[in-house]
Amino acid sequence: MYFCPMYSKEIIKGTLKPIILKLLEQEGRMYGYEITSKVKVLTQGKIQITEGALYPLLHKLEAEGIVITEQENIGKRIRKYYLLTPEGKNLATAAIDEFLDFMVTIKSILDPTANISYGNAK
Amino acid sequence: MYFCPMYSKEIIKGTLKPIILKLLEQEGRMYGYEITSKVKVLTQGKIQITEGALYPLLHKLEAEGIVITEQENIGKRIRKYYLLTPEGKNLATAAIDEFLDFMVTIKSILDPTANISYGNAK
DNA sequence: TTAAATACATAATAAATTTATGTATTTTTG
DNA sequence: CAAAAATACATAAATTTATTATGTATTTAA
Repeated sequence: MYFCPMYSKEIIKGTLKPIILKLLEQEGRMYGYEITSKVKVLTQGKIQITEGALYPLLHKLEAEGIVITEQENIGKRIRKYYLLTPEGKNLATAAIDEFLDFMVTIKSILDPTANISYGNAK
Repeated sequence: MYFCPMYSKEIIKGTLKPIILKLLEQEGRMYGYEITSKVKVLTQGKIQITEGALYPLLHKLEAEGIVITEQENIGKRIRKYYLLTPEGKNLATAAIDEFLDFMVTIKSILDPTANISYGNAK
C-alpha cells in the first residue's frame, strides 16, 4: 500500500519527461524533431527543447521499455517514431497526474491568491 | 528592450529557489530549518527540502548579494536568519512571476482542458 | 548556390539535487 | 531519567539532468 510520502524527485526536477509522455499519449507517435518543434509552437518559442536533452532521454525511455520505436525512411533520411508501450501509457498517466498535482502545490505557495476561500469552507 | 526569447534554464529546473525567495519575501526573514519545516507543513509533507540542497543554495544566494544574514543565539545554539536585500526583492518578484508564467505554459501542454476558450475570445 | 530547416546522434561540461555523514543542543516520551 | 526525536547548522561524494558544443547528412527555401 502506497501512502503519499512525497513527490518523486524526478518530477520536481525536469519537466521534459512529462512533456514528452503527454505528447506521445496525445499524438500516438512522434519523432524527435517533431517533439521539439511541436513544443516550440505550443509554447510560442518559450520552451525550446535541446537535442542534447531530448535524444538521450528518448533512448533512456526506450531502454526502460516505456517507448518503442518505428523507423521510416523519408527520402534518404531516417525518421524514428516513438510510441508508448502499454506500460509506458500507465506511466505517462501517472507522471502527468503527479506533475499537475505538484503544480497545484507549488502554486499554493507561490501564488496564495489562487487558494483564497470564502466563508468557513476548507 | 526585452523580447521573450525563452525561459531561463534555472527556472525550468529547480523549484527550490523560487520557493525560498517567495517565503523570504512573505515572511521578512527566516532561518534554514524554518524554511524546511514551513514548506513541509504548507505542502502536507509532499515537498521536503533536504539540507544538502537548502544550505548550499542559501550560501550561494548570500554570496550573490540576494540575501543577507542575521545571527541569533538561541540558548547555546546559533540560528541564522536570512533576509532579502533590496536587489534580492527585485529578483524574487521577477523569479516568482517567471515561474508562475512557466506553469501556465506547462499546464497548457499537460492539461489542455485548462485552456478551453468559448467563442472567439483570446 | 548558399543558408536554413530537417533529422539524427554523442561527448564534455555545468548545474542542481540526493544521499550520506558530521556535530551539537534541546525537547519529548516511555 | 535515559533514549529518541526534533532542532539547527554544515559539507562532501555521487547522481541526475540539462546545456553547450560538435558531428553527419539530406532537403527545402531564399
